[in-house]
Amino acid sequence: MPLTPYTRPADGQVRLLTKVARMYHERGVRQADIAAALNISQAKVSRLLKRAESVGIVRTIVTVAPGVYAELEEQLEEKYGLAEAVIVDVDPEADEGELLASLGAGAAAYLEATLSGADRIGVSSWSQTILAMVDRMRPFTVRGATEVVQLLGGVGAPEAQSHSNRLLGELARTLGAEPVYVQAPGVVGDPAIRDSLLQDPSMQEVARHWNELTMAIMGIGSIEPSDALAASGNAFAAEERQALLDQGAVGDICHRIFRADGSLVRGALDDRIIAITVDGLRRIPRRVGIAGGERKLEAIHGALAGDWVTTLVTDLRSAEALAAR
Amino acid sequence: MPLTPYTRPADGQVRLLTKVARMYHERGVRQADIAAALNISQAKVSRLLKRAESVGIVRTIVTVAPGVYAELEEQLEEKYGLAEAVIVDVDPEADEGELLASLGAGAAAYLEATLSGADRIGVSSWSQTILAMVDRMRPFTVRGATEVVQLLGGVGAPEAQSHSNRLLGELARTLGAEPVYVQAPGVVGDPAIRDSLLQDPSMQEVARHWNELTMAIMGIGSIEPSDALAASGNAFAAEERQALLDQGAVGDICHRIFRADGSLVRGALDDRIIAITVDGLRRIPRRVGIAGGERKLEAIHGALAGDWVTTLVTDLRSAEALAAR
DNA sequence: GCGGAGAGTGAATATCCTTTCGTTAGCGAA
DNA sequence: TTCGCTAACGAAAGGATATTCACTCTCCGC
Repeated sequence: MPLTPYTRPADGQVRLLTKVARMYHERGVRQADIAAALNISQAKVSRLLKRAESVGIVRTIVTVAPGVYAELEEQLEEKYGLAEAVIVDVDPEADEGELLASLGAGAAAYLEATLSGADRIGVSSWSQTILAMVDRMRPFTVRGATEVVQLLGGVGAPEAQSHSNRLLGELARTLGAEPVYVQAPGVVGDPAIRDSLLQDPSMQEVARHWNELTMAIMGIGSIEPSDALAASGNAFAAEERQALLDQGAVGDICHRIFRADGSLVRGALDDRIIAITVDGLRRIPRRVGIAGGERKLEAIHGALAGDWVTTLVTDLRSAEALAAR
Repeated sequence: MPLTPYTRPADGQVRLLTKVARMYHERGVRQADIAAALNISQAKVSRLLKRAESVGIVRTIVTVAPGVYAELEEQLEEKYGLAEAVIVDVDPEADEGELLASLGAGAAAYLEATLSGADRIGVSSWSQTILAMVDRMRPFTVRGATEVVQLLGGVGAPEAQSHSNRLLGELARTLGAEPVYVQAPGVVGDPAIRDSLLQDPSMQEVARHWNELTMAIMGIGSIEPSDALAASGNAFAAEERQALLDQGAVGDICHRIFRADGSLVRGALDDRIIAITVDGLRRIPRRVGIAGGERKLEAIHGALAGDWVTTLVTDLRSAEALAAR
């Protein structure tokens, strides 16, 4: 019941640390002024800030700037007809976590630079990559978007779902947008169940939102098993996966599965999924896919080949591999 | 499709920006050393870093742990001009006892973080909420204050008074402070009695202390009947209460009664009360009000609107309601 | 009950960073 | 070429922040 997934120090301390950190880093208040406001000494504020950093309440990260690999980006844009490619520099030796961090930071920077304030954004919430992005997004001072809509139902165990809800809420908050949740599981056992769920007024409402999106932010999934996927409650059973692999499936976006050439794999699964339709997805003008790493290469290629995304955020290695194909 | 122009600082400058940012933020090199290493001036390093931040190459984020409501606190502070709002996480389903416990714990943590050791604190002793706070204040490590002074006379039955005295003594002990008691009832039958009591040397002494307080800790009372209030010996007779309600009274602090807009309700009662004066109260720089729960919402609002408190400790639900008004 | 280590504090100060200021370099127009 | 304008620069001044210092208090082992 007690939830302390983040930090060690006592409760009251965390509150103070957070408060001070927000004042200093987000509102730009000087230490002396914070000290005055909170009736503590400036020295203490300095110490609190240091502490906040050491316990991870404050993180400062350096994104290796998009735009550095302009040439390679242009190559990708040209080759796959992308509106935009964003390449982040990741140490080739880096582990998966670092890769995620860099991709997330790169995507966050891209979004910050590119959001108009009038955008209506769809998000495929459950991906690790997108989580990393949200984590690294700075709160917008101006409105970043008007609404943030889930593109598919919750996946896996209930606690994983609430996690994904929090994620969406947090994104909405940092963008100053309205969150729109999908109150349904992502995959159900039977097509009939899905159809009846889709009739529900709340889903009808969501569907209306889906039709008016100006932008989608999506992870690109690879079909092969992954720890993260398994941990978050895998949507596809093992035999189903095998069947998909037999049909040439390499990846998925919003649970829609495609081959290396980008063509959609139709399957029994399709009718049991609660998510934006393929056509609906394609109607969204800007579709940003975020993925990187050796493991996802095939999937990314499929996503590009099938025009599933109009913008790709990926790492240097993957970009090189994709450009070379 | 319009290619969204995505701000690239065009230059190859970007490389330099990242390089400097990395050295500074990741390796912790001082600006002067970076300057030396790159053969540029230290001023330039500073400018580069600033630029890197504004472009989003460097981002520092503050993660807010669940159960911490920094944002809502800021909203309240802004809206009501508070020096500080402290919001404690209370299960919406919780009963009154749990609410009190959480408020008490929150207030205790706040005090712990904020007491300087030189503070002279006034307390409106009879409130349940403050009792809860004192209970939760067990492990106080350093000296918290030099003196703790009652802000009003004892209320109700003698045993309730001694209880309130014990409370003050305990708080004083926990804080390593001198207790200063008000040896008089809180409400007397006749203004003349009050005046003569106030002439008493011991009360004169107390009044001197009242003038030198640096902080007040106060419960916020609601005017409608409550079990707790009745049990502790209700100060106001039924007809008096009704008269107050007719004048728009919603709450009280130290027996001073105010309306929903914060304005003071003057009444016959005023002259029969032994407590710090309204002006005296307002002269105290930090006035911490502790209260929560549906029942007290109107009273809290009045206290905020009338600037009766500079710091508020309340629960999540109430905070939301207050922010929404 | 007596050191003594250790943690925490605010004031003062040392250190580091930002900004101002005067200057120069680059560039286009006259 | 000269003038005007802007951008960018380093030195130095001025601010903001980190750290030192002297001190207090607790905790612990003796």
